[in-house]
Amino acid sequence: MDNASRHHPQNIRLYLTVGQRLLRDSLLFQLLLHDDVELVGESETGLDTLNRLEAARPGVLIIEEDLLDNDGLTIAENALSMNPTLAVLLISEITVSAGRLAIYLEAGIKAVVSKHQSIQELIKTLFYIRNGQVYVGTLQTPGNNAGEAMVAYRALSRREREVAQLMARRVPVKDIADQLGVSCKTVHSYKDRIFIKLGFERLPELILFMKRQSQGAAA
Amino acid sequence: MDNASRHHPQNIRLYLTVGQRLLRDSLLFQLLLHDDVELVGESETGLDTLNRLEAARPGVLIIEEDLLDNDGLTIAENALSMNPTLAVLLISEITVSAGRLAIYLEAGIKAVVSKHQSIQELIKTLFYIRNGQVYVGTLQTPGNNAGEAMVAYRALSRREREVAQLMARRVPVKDIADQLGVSCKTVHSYKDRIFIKLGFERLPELILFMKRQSQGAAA
DNA sequence: CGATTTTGTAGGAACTTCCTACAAAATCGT
DNA sequence: ACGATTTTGTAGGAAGTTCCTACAAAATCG
Repeated sequence: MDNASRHHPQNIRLYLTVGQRLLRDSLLFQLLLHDDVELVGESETGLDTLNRLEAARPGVLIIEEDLLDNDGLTIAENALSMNPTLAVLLISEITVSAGRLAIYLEAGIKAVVSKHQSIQELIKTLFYIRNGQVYVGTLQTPGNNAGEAMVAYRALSRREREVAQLMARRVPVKDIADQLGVSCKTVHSYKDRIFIKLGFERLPELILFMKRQSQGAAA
Repeated sequence: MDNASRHHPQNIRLYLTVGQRLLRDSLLFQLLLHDDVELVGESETGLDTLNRLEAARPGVLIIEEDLLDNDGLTIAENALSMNPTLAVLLISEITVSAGRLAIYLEAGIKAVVSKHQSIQELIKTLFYIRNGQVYVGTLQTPGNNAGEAMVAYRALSRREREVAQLMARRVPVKDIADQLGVSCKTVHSYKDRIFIKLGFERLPELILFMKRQSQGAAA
């Protein structure tokens, strides 16, 4: 067992199958920002996935439904035959119907996330299914993430909202401290609380949230 | 002029038009990890883009070629009519031919990046066109990023490669220091040099690079 | 062989993260 | 109205990270 798995026994051993490099790269970077995600392999195609899965020994397979060479469901079914404990998250092109979803669950798929959903929902789903639970994001979303953050934002104190707005505009912590007449430590404490309350981990999430909230931009 | 632009007069005022939320989110998070990227708006559709561009006053528009309601090129041409100084980066579905590329350049597009290229290439292109230069990634890529990093990796010293491998496996800095018999400060110094030499900014880039390099996985 | 560059190593200052702490203000339950 | 509890505002400690600088030894260059 290598170091990463030794240090983090509950690592997510992830295999990703996405046809287009831009999307695959973007998802991988995002996912690897999480310390407990361990990438054990990646593929562009379904066949390549099946060829590499045995050696890679993943715990989670994220696979696109619309692959160039096969449909992802077929590949996922094959993968599950090889390894029934594999947790599969299917990335669908569109929101799937209830009937189709039943087929996926029947096939052993643990989660379905549509390409029209946010990346937070995909990440949330990933951490959900790692524990073997079924999560069906396209129908049973436990509330829209953006909606949850909006509610959480309204629950922030006045000061918290003030700091959130300044941080979202990339005002340096030092300047925020000067402007509010508090110490840098205080600003950091506020940041901690804002991120926890909104369910964020990094500044880009806050920036995007604040931007979208203030403009009602396409979501 | 708001704080962000005041603090970073050379900010990239970015507008992003991508139909699918998952890709749009992923790209936005990636781009917003860079301090000098300021998101001034985003859209799912071409029409929404045109409606919002004037108020948003972007310096750079990144737009998908295959939009649901229009083709990105037409929208980009309209956008350029409204604002000839706009730098447009077109995201194409496939690598474009030389003929088609000439059409894009004729239309005032500053760069074209295919969805089969890496996100580093998109980011690199973005920072390139911000200064008004033309960059045509699908034909005139100044070397394949992955190839460049591979060459750079071979140029690392033995010790640098050793540290790179351990960091890529998420071995804590303290453990690396103990194992190599050096101080944590030394490990940090090595990390600095490795990232500079390989052109990386964050650990996920290193992790992905090392993984791909060791496996020759799909690229 | 002398000059220059690279490597190996590590510290300083400032910043960030994670955690803890406390008084005042606000809220809750009776 | 009042005591109990929670929240808010504020900020420090310890450890880790970032950015920069420094220096001797080793390697490379001309």
